[in-house]
Amino acid sequence: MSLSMRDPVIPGTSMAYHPFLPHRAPDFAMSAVLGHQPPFFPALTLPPNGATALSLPGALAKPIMDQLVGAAETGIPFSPLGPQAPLRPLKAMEPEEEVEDDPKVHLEAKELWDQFHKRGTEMVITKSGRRMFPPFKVRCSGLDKKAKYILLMDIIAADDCRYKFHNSRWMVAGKADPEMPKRMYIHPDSPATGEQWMSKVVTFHKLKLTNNISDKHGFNWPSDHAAWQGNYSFGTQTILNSMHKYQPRFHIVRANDILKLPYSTFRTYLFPETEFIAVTAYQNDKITQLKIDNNPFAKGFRDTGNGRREKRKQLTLQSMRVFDERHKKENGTSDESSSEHATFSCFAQASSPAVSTVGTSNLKDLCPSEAESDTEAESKEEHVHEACDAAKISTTTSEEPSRDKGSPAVLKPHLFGAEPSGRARDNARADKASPDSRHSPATISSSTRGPGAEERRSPGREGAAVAKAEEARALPGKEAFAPLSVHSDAAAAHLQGPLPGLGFAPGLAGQQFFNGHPLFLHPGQFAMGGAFSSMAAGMGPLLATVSGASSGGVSGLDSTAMASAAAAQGLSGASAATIPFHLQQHVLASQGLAMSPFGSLFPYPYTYMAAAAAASSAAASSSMHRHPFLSLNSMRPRLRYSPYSIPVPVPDSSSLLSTALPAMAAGPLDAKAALAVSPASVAAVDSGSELNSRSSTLSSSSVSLSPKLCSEKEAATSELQSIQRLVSGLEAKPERSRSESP
DNA sequence: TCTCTCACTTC
DNA sequence: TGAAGTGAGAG
Repeated sequence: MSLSMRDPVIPGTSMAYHPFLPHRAPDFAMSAVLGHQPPFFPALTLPPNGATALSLPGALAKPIMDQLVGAAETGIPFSPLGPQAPLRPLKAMEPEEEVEDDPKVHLEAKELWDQFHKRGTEMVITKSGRRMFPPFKVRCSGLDKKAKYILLMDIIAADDCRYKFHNSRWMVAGKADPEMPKRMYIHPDSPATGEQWMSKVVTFHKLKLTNNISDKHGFNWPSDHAAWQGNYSFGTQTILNSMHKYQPRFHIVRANDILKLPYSTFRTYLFPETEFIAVTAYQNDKITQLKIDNNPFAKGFRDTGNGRREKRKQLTLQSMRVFDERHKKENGTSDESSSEHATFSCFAQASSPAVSTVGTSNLKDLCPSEAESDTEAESKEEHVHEACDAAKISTTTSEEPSRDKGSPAVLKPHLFGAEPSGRARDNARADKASPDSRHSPATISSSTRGPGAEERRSPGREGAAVAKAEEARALPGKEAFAPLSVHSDAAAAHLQGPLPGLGFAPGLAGQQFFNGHPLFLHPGQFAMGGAFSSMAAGMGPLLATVSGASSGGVSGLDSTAMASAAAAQGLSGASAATIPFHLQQHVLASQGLAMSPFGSLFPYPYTYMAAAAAASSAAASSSMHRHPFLSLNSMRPRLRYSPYSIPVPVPDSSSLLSTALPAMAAGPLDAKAALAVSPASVAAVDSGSELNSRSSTLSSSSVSLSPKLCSEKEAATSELQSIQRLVSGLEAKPERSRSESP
């Protein structure tokens, strides 16, 4: 049996393109146009789809596996009733009542994620696979109760850099290593009705992270859809590169069976606070401590309790005392001894039940002056967080709370480590990490957040912004990882206003936003116009047939959308640009996309595509092609795309964005107008009307990255610096330069 | 940096 | 009771 066998259900789809944009958009665009396999996708060395396929660890629900394997083995499309279930084409083709949905997604345990995020989250990856902690959980709403949905998750590279943890902070250490084979994790309960999904918290805790490229937990899709087969496999473990930054993504696909995935519209959600750096061993002690404090399985390492950690700590303390005494006797009371003593004091303090302890590692710290000062400064900032930590952690964040608090990005501009390091407690924990990892090279100071965002920023972060700017200079080309995002949350409306491109630091987000984010519709995808239409037409019935009880909307809707998109996108960028806006809106409407202003659903199928296209072109010359829309708000789908689209010449993203930016600052509507006006942005506009809200965010972030926007960047930087100065006044000590940003 | 084993935990 | 998930630490 082989899962890779050709899918009998779907006719040759030479024109099909991978729904997930390759990181190197330009290449992809080319290959798409030429009908070649995207070169940037590393040749997947998927494990033989044999026995292993059936022995999947429980993460992938058996029902799903049965369907996939069954389809591959028998050549008979599976339906909810199983491979052998009789097909019901007639019913499937019957028009069904279609209920518009407006999915909203809330990240659960947001507070916990925020805590990790501000320290520069690290996720351990092992050969056998390690779960994520915090676990990725979301709560969905706005789904059509009766329609079936497939929920998926994948993890993509956040940027094009390799990192190293140096001087207690994450710094760019070079260009990223080749990407690992992409894997998509299908939620075990898929497909399920909207009602079912909305009735519970959707958790992806079974997804594991590994650095084992020969991992056997991946399988080809039971479809030879050119875009998926060989480019993306599905499985329970995602292969990542150590010391690289990643961004988990959540996808909602309205479809009633897995085989339809490649042909369905994905609504993608990004939560900037879930970004992390993959490591084989923890680098930042604060992260380690945070994990220990919150992960039940790590209880044994907590300060309290009778775990090994406690014993070790006691042992260490004992030895320290002995050593200290002996040292005093031997050397008398010298500066050395004092310092030693000081060190010990720190250690002792850390050991206090009330404080977290670091154990022997504390010795490393020895309370270096730098660390100390840093700590103090940090403590001020973090104090607040700390105070609330206990309460925050653990809980799953309710929707409202989450929004109100704003995404971490909103509150804290810096993604990684921006936070000043620790309070007394952290200090103790900080252990070797004196200054802490607060500054991540990637971190940007930019704040893309809405108007209120700036106000909410924490003081400490401001300093980080400056530092970042400095780092940015040091590390040209590297973008910061700013979590800028506006939390979209469902708050669609919540977007607080136009995304201010304001605080964007230089390297900010822009690039991240676009760069070939896999989910962005690649321009190349638009290129399928005619092909797509015919294909869609031909496949419609087929697909319908495949799924016995079709929820209806999906295929038709997508097809329409795709066809429209194809038409709208035209065969060339020019043609796309000429598409009347109202027509575009119609297209969007046909997809059920809301066209509301900021905060509302993005029109992204097209908008994003256009943007992506632009980005992709830009990416060609940019080092950041990989970056997904990090700066976007996560609550709303970042992207909605259909696998088929017509390639559009890619306008220069920077110009597009830059043009749009000013408008965005003015307001959603203006932003839209601006986009429309911009030649480069025409495509975007046409694509969607919804561009406004989320996209705007993107745009702004993208802008910052653009070389053309240097002046703007500088202005933004200055602004940030000013703010920082003001804020820094509150800090005990001057901030050190932080991570580099682009 | 990475891999492996260990003692500890949860479920 | 045992499988599986933890970080520590040695190599």
